[in-house]
This record gives sequence, C-alpha cells and structure tokens, in this order.
Amino acid sequence: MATMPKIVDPGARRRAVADAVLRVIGREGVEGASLRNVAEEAGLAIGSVRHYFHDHDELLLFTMRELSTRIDGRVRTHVDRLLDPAARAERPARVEELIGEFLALDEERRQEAVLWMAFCGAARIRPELRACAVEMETGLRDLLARVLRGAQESGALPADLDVDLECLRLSALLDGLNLRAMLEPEYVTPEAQRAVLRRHLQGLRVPR
Amino acid sequence: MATMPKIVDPGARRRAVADAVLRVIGREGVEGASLRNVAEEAGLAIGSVRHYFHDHDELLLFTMRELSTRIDGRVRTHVDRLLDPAARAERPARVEELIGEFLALDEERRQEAVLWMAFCGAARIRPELRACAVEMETGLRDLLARVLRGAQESGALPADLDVDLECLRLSALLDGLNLRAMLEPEYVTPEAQRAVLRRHLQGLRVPR
DNA sequence: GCCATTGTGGCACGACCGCGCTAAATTGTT
DNA sequence: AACAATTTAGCGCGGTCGTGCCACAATGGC
Repeated sequence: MATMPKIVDPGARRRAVADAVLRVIGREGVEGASLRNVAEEAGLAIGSVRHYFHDHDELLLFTMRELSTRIDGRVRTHVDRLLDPAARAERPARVEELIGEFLALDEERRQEAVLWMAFCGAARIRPELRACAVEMETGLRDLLARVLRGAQESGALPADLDVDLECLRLSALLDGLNLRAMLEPEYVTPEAQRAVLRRHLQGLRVPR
Repeated sequence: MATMPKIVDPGARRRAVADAVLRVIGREGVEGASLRNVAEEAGLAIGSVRHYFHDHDELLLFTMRELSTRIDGRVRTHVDRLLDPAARAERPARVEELIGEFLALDEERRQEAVLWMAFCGAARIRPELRACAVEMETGLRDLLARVLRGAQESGALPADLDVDLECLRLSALLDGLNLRAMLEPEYVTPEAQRAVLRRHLQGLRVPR
C-alpha cells in the first residue's frame, strides 16, 4: 500500500520553487513572478510547478511565508544569544547587533529587505499577503518590546520609557531605512544605517 | 498659421487623466493602471488617452510627477508660513505641523501616502520612476535639513547635532510610518503617528 | 464652402497571463 | 513482467495587455 513512485520530497521541491520565485521577484518585481517565468527560473516545466502549487496565489503566499520564516529564523538565533544569561556587559552591543539583523547591512540581508518590501507593496491589494505582512510586523514589534523591557529592567533604559510608543517608532525607523536602502543604496549605505541605529538607541538611553 | 481646431487645454486633459490613474492605482495598485482601465475611469476612449500620452511609461511617469508636485506644493505652503519671520514662539508647534504634512494624518494625506508608496515600489524596477522617487526623497531631506538647521541657529536644537544623520533618521521614520499606516491603519492611527513624531522631535532637543 | 489641424474612437496584431485538461515518463511494489 | 501512483511535460482556451494603424468628427483660418 505504501507506494512511492518518485523519490521527491515535496517540501524540498516547494522550497526550491519558492527560491526561484524570490530570485524572479528580486529581478523583475512581484508582477514578474508568473508561472512561466518561475518555471524557467527553477529549470522546470510549467506543469511541474503547478503540480506542487495548484494556484498562483498559493505560490505567492507560500513564498512570502517562506521568506518570513527565513528572516524570523535568523533573528531568533540572535535573540537566543542575547537572552542567554551570559555576561551582561556584552548586552548593549548585542542589542545593536540583534536589531541590526533587520537592516540591509550586507548583500544577503539587503536582498531580503528588497524582497520583503516588494511583498509588502503587493500585500496592500491582496488580502492573504496582507495578513502575512501584519503578522510579521506584529512579531517584530513584540520582539522589540521584549528587548526594550529587558533593557529597562536591567537598568540600561529609563523606567519611564513608553515602550509601546518606542516600539512603533523603532520599527517604523527600521522599515523606513530598508525602504530607502532599496531605492538609493548608494546613499543609505550599511555604515549610514549603523550610524542611524546607534544614534537612535543612544537617544533611548537619555531620560526624558 | 496659428490653427486651433479644438478648444481643449492639453494640460488640463493630461491632469484629468492623471487623476484617473491615481484613482485606479489607489483601488487596484500600479499593475492595475492599464490604458483600458484608466480610459474607462476617466470616461474616455482608449484612443483618446493615447492621444495625450504616446506611451504607457510616459503616462505613469507624468502621473508620478503630478503626485509629487501636488505633495510638494502643499508642503511648500507650510514651509513658507514657517519661515515667515513672525513670532518665534510659535515655531516649535509649526515645525511639528510642517513635518506632519508628510504623514497620513487625514484621509487625503493617507491616500497620497498610499499612492506614493505604490509608486516607490514600482520605482525599484522602472528606472524613470526611480529617478523621480530619488528626487523627491532628496528634496525631503533637504527641506528637513533647512528646518533643523534653522532651529539649531535659533537655539531650539543643540548645536552639536549631526544634522545630516538626523535628516536621514527622521525621513526614514516618516517613510516607515507611512508604510505601516498603509498596511495596518487600524494600529497606526493619526494619533499614534502624532505621538511618535512628537516624541522624536522631543528626543532631538535633549543634548547628546 | 474648403481645408489643414487636432481630437476621438476603435480595430487588429502579437505577446503574455492563469488555468483546465490530457498524455507520457518514472519508479517502487507486487 | 505488470501495475498503480506520482511526477513531469505540455497543449489550448479565454482573457488582458500595449501598441501600430486607420477612419472619422470637430473646428478655426482662409
């Protein structure tokens, strides 16, 4: 009864196709991610792609979630390292490192930021994508809230800080930096982004 | 030799068509702004639209510039009022008012912000639009620089402020707020935006 | 009244799109 | 060797797209 005619892991295939989608979107934008383009990029026939995604919408949504979990996973690594009860002296530097994980500081993360922005733009029109985008941003704010509250309790940040407000402010700053790094990377360099982030964090430390 | 067969102001027509483009983009996104959709929205035949824009690219670029000059004009009003050598006591409040002009604080500006974000997304792929987007952002930074330097000279801001850095930080914050207001308007309300902006400006006033 | 100029409307072509559908190739089980 | 399930490949329909091209209407100058 356990018949296995092909030795293909469907999950791996889907992820490989999603990778092709990301490459196409990075090159031509979301509207360029047609089944034909994606199939060619993945080195597959159109019919093969459609065998794993019975819908074009499903293909895009899966790819967006794939991207979000990829980003989320990388950040989670840093968050674990940060919350590790190691020497507290290192924490300030690691906070900057953690939050910098959301910025386009190297080519890999720059590409991810570009892709994420592309999906966010598409999410305004397509409801399914919109839900995914909101989840991601909410997760980002929650993560920032935990970090800021942790720093508050350890005395690194003033106790009377309005954490919710600061989370919105900081997350908006990060998104804005990514948006601009996407449009004018020659101006918003990694160094500039780091300087802005450092200045912002330093601005949090002074009592209001 | 001065023949005028029709009593149509071409400029007004082009602007009317651009308005239709903006309505369509607001409803369906940039990719929905096809000649057919735009013509129908404008109540014209597709041939008529093509009489005033011999290219689809030109239609989009003209519409983007139209939007940018519209935003720019509204801001320029506030900037003139701000630089008016009236009572200096009012200035801090007016600075907040001026910068708030870039935020989605009412339905009109929210719609403009959505449209601008849509164009910025499209600008990553299409070079002509990209140039327009960069011009706009550069203009925004220059404007912020003039305002901040003015406040610096009048003593409202610390003299050792890194104005260029703060302009990038502030402009990124504004863009990020607009992006999020576009995706989750129920969370990023006008009041929340105002609170973030006020907090940010207050953070500029404390000496570093 | 005539005409050149300008605006309007629309047809048709080739390209691309998603998707329903079918056929063939592949491969472990029997 | 024969089979059934899975994977791969692809045809073709109906639709939308931008655009080249043409016919016709409107209108002010002669």
